[in-house]
Amino acid sequence: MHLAPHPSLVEQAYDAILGEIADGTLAPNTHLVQEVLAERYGVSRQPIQQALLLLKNDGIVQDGRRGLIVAPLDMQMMRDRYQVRATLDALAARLAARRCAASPEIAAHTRRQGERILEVGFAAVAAGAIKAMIAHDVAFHAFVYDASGNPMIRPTAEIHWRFLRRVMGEVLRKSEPPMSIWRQHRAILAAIAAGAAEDAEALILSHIESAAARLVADAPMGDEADTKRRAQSRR
Amino acid sequence: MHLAPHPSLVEQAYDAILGEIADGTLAPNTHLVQEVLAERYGVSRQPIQQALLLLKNDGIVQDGRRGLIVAPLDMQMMRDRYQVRATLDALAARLAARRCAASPEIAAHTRRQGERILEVGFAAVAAGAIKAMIAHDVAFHAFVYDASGNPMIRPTAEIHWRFLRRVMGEVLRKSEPPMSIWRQHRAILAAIAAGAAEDAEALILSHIESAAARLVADAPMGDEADTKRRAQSRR
DNA sequence: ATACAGAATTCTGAATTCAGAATACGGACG
DNA sequence: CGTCCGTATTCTGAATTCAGAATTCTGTAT
Repeated sequence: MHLAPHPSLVEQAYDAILGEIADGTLAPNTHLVQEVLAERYGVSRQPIQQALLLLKNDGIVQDGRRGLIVAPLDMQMMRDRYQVRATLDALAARLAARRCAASPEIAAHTRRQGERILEVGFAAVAAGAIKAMIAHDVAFHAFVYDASGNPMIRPTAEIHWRFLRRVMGEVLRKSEPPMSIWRQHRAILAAIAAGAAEDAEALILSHIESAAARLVADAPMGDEADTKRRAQSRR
Repeated sequence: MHLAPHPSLVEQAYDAILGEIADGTLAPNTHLVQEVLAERYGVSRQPIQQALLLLKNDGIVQDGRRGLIVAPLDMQMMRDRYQVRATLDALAARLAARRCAASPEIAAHTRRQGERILEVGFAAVAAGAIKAMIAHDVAFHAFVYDASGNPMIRPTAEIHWRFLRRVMGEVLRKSEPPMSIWRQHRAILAAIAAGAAEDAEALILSHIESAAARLVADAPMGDEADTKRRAQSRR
């Protein structure tokens, strides 16, 4: 894929709205009005409508009573997405390890790439920089997807990442110390580079499941709609 | 989710274009012109443009030299998608089996639902009805996704199904006899309903991998662009 | 206080128009 | 024959307008 010379207004609008949803500026259940967003971002309704079409397709916004709303934070849905993501990450880790087992060149290259990410990741931990930690966490997992040799894994997982971004700050605050997370990353990389497919898979599953488990235990973001829906789904 | 009273022109255009791509009417690499499609379907450019935005987002169409083209049939990409799908189907089968193991009511209900699909599937095989076989094959896998209890698996897999639809007719023609495929479905259902998670997972992986293997062996749809890309990716 | 019907309003889907980027083509020149 | 440049054309992105569905609000009756 070649880089687009510059992103369209639709792409910019998509990223802007997604960013505001991810950082909480646009809260769950907020009513989204095309005209209001168009004025806020200084464009016409049309690219906003198209961006919202993509966001709706991704499930990040949904139909409200009148127009669209920001999808509520549904803890069960987040857990479900973590589960799907875990399976995709496990596939990626396993394949990446197999490729390393099959080729010392690939193993060396993969190790180097991975170590670069670990380096900046540990640096972010040392600096206590939450945003950088999140960015490097995302980069580490993206690296694993790419190392798998199957380019379909990453876009499939990214749909879920867009959702999980909304709670990643929370996961980081409530999860084990960031240092521990990055030690887990290091162990995963070591297993991948060593060609230990089953180890890599087990480590990455454990890594993600512990992050998801924190969401289960604390469930801090449930709102009224979510609570109602959970009650409904128990019937 | 409540049913939409009627699909929008965007949704209809999306399905119509996807259908023509799936059945080969719109061949790989075909140049897609918004105005031409608008006239063909009797609408204005705007819903066509939005439908194409979604199709592009799904990877079914891509940027051409001037506007969009139908994405070429890339065998390696198809195999990659089968691989992702296999992992999602395996997760679904495993979870479905676990739910059956945990609850005799769920097991009974799941068995009944699955047997209904098998019944019509075998009937389609007996009648030699290719289209019906495809529809019921899709229905069987959708049933497994739904039986998993994780509603995120199905939409994640469906993105790949949209691609795989383009070669499913080919896979059916070149794969083992349809009767064998539906016997595999029956074995998968039996393992799920019996709560045998590892068996269910192994069976469904084997089922899908044998379908994907047929694509590998025969590779009948490679075109020049695909051949070039494969050569490039070997460097 | 509640229910209902009609009017008003909101907001979006879709059509149409405008502007411009990118490609294709043709002619001139070496 | 190949290259380069200018023009024409294609086609799309985005803005604007129109039409209408759905929701909200208000007045009236009970």
